[in-house]
Amino acid sequence: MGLRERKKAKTRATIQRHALRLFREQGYGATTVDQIAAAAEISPSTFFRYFPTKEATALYDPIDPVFIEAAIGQPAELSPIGALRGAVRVVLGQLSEDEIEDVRRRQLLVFREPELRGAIMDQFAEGIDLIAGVAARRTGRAPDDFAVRNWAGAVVGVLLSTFVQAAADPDAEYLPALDKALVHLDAGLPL
Amino acid sequence: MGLRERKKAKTRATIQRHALRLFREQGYGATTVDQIAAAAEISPSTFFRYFPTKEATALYDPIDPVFIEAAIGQPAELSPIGALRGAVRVVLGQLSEDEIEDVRRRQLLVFREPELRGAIMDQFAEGIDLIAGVAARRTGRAPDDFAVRNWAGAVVGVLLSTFVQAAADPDAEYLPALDKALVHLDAGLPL
DNA sequence: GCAGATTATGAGAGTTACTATCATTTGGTA
DNA sequence: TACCAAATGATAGTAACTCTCATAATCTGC
Repeated sequence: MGLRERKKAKTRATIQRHALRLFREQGYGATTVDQIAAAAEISPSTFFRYFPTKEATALYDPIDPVFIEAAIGQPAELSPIGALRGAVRVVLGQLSEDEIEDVRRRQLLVFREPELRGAIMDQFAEGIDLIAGVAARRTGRAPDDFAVRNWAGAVVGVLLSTFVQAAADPDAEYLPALDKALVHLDAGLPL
Repeated sequence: MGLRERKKAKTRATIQRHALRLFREQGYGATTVDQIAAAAEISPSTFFRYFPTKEATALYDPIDPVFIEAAIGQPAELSPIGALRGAVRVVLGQLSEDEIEDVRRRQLLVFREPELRGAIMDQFAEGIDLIAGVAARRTGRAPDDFAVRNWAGAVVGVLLSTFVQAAADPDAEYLPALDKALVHLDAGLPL
């Protein structure tokens, strides 16, 4: 990796770090792009070269692809949901406590700020594709198979429900809740 | 209803009609609030008195509460999902063909325009609450019961999946797909 | 190590969604 | 008719973007 790329990665990380700090300190809405740019010591123009929108600083998360990899790599005898649960455990195991706390903080921020909540929609829609892909691969079905896609929709739905719930409760531990939600779904969602 | 209220309802409808027409004719992004206001013969200030955001003109939909009513009123022997399916049939039965077509058009518009897609997130989050409320009432459980909320999340998830799918395919008939998705969910989502 | 081609940056101007304020008009009411 | 409350429009302002162009930093072939 040349100097150029390293510098870009560093600038990107710096912008995001300052953005998240400012969001935490004074709220998302009260933080302007100009403030973020000033804190990161770049011009506002440059900000938009690194992030397409202000929202993106809170949403950008390189974990997703890692998670999908982990899910695909889970033992074949697990059910699709078993694989997802296993993948969560694997990914969390690779992160330090601080990193987990950062993810948690960002997660809650996103679900609490109405302006940000909207922006995750695309991530959820994309999530359906990714999770359907995993299930398709593990069960030997087509990724656009109706049952697979519908199932993936339900998976994303229970995630959504869990996150919304967790965002409302400040002390909520959403990781155990997430696991519980997946187990319930795996059992066919008995009411 | 006095003249004042009737006039307001008419203005609201006029704004929305012109907005949706312009979105269809020239795209959502290319349509400005000023253009909508001009078409509806009101000032831009007035536009924002009727709709909090430009997005809201595409999202505002008085059907939801009607649907919830219908779901609560379904025969007690139906499963919660059976009740939802019944409610869909009842609500559609009350609309004219033109109205159904309007709903369909708006639904597709919202899921196709990235800027609008984000805005439905809140509606889905709210949808979880509403559907959980219906299920809770019909099964005699608490509305914040874990299983109920998780199940409601899954319901919303399969709706989301169905709509996303339908938006990608221009000829898709999403109503039968929706029913099929609910039946699959009712069966415990076998893969 | 240097010249020339790429690429990153910053500055400036412009658009648009939205907010706040205030004067004016319009509809409801006694 | 006279008064009050609510609806409207005009104006000014903020902030998130977008576009363009000049300058500065890196990279590449010699």
